[in-house]
Amino acid sequence: MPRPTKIDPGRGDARIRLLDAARDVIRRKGFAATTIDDLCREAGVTKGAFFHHFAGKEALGVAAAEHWARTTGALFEGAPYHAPEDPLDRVLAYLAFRREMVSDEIPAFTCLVGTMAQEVHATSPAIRDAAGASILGHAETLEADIRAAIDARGTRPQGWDAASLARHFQAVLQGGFVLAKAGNDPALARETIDHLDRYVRRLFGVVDDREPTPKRPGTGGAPS
Amino acid sequence: MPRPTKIDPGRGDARIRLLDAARDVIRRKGFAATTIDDLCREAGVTKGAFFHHFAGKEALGVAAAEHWARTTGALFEGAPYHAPEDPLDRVLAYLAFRREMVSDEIPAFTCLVGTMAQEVHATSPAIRDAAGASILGHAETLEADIRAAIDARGTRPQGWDAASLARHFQAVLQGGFVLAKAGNDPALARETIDHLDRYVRRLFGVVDDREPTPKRPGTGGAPS
DNA sequence: ACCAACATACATACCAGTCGGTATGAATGA
DNA sequence: TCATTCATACCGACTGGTATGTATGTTGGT
Repeated sequence: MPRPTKIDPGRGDARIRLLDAARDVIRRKGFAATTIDDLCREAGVTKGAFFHHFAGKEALGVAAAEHWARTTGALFEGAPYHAPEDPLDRVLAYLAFRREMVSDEIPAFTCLVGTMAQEVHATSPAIRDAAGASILGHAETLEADIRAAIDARGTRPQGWDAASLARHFQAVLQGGFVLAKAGNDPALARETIDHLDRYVRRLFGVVDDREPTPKRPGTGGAPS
Repeated sequence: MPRPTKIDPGRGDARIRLLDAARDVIRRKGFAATTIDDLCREAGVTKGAFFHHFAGKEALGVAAAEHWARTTGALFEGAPYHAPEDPLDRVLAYLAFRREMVSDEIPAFTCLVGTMAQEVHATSPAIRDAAGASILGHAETLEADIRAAIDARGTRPQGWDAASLARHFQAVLQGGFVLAKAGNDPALARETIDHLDRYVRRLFGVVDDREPTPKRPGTGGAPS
C-alpha cells in the first residue's frame, strides 16, 4: 500500500476512515493493544494524517466513542422496532432486534464502547466518560417506550422504574457480549437476551406466546 | 525499594505474589496496558523471578485466570449462601451475596477474567479459554441449586433450564460490571442484580417479600 | 555439589509522538 | 486573468523512551 489516499479520491475523509478503522480494530484487539500504526494501515492513511486529526491516542479513543454513539444512534433510530402500535410490543421488538444483530462473527456485533470502558475505566476518564455517555444515552432512548408500556398495561413497578429497566437492558446485552467472548460462542449472547425477554414479559404480565424458543442458535423467528 | 524479596522473608512465593499482583493491576489497567515491570514492582520481585516462573506475558495471563478460578472457587464454596434449607433461598442468597460484594471501589469487585476475556478474545485463545472456563465453571456450581429449586417448586421451565439460567446470572453480573465501569458508579451493578433477583422470583412464582429495595444508590428520584 | 529460586545487566524491537515538508484549493488583488 | 497568499489536509523519515525477553550471576537449602 504505497500511496494511501494519494491524489484526490478520498481526500478529506481520513478522519472518518480512521474512526471506522478504530471501530473495527479496537473491537478485535482492544484499545491498548491497538497501535496507531494499526489504525493507519487499516485506514490506508499515514501517521501524519492521524496526528493532523487527533491530538493523540486518547483523543482518538474519545472521538471513536462519540462516533460510535452517533452512528449507532442513527442505526437504532431508523430501525424497525419502533413500528408496533403497542408500546410493550415496541420494547419487545427492540430486544428481538438486538437478538438478530448477534451474528456469527463476535467482533461484528459486540460493543466498542463497552470494550473500551472495561479497559480504560480507571486510566482514562475521558474515554470512560464518552463510553458511558454512549451506553447510558442509548438506554435513555428506551425509557419513553417502557414508560408508555407501564402506563398502557397499568403495571405497578415495585422497586424499579423505566430508566432502571432500560439500564438493565444494556447490562444484559453487555454481559451477553462478555459471555460470548469468553465462551467463544455467540449463542451465549442470544441465550441471555432470551432470559431478558422472559423477564420483561413477566414484569408486564404477558404470557410468552412466541413459538417455543428455537433453542437453536441461528434462526431468530420473525418478530412482531 | 532497593531489595525486593531480598534475603528470606517471602522466598518461594514470588509466583503467588505475581499472580496476586496480576489480579490487582490487570483489573485496574487491563491486560494489554499492564507491563511485566508493573507486575514485578507491585509484587516486589524482579524480572528474573518473573521469567523464572512464567514463559511470558501470555503464560502469566493464563496462570492468572486459573489462579482466579481457584481462589474465587474457594471463596464461593465457603460463602454463607449455601446455608438455607430451601434451594430457591440458596439461589436468592447467592444473588444477595453477589450484591453485597459490590463495594465502592470498582476494581475491587469487578471480574478479572471477564475483563481479560473482553480484551484478548480474538488475540489470545489460551487466555480466552482459561477465562471462559473460569466463568462458565462458576456458573456450573449454581446449577444444582437451581435444578433443586425447579423440582421443589414444581416449576415448569419453558425455553430455559438450570444451566441456561446459571449462565444468565453470570451475564447479568458481568454486564453490571461493565455498566458500573462505564458510568463510574457501583450502584449500576447493584441495580441490575436487583432486576435479576426480581426475574428469579417471578420465574419461580414467589412474591417479592423483601423490604422494599432500598433504592438508595445513585439516582435519587423516587418513582411513582 | 547441585538445583531451584531468585537477581542484574543487557539486547532488540516496537510504539507514541515530532517535524519539516508537499499537495490542493479558495480567496485576494492588481 | 493570473500571480500571491493563506489554510487545510496530508506525507513519511526520524527520535526517544519503553516493553519484552535473554544471558549470566548469586544465594540458600538439602
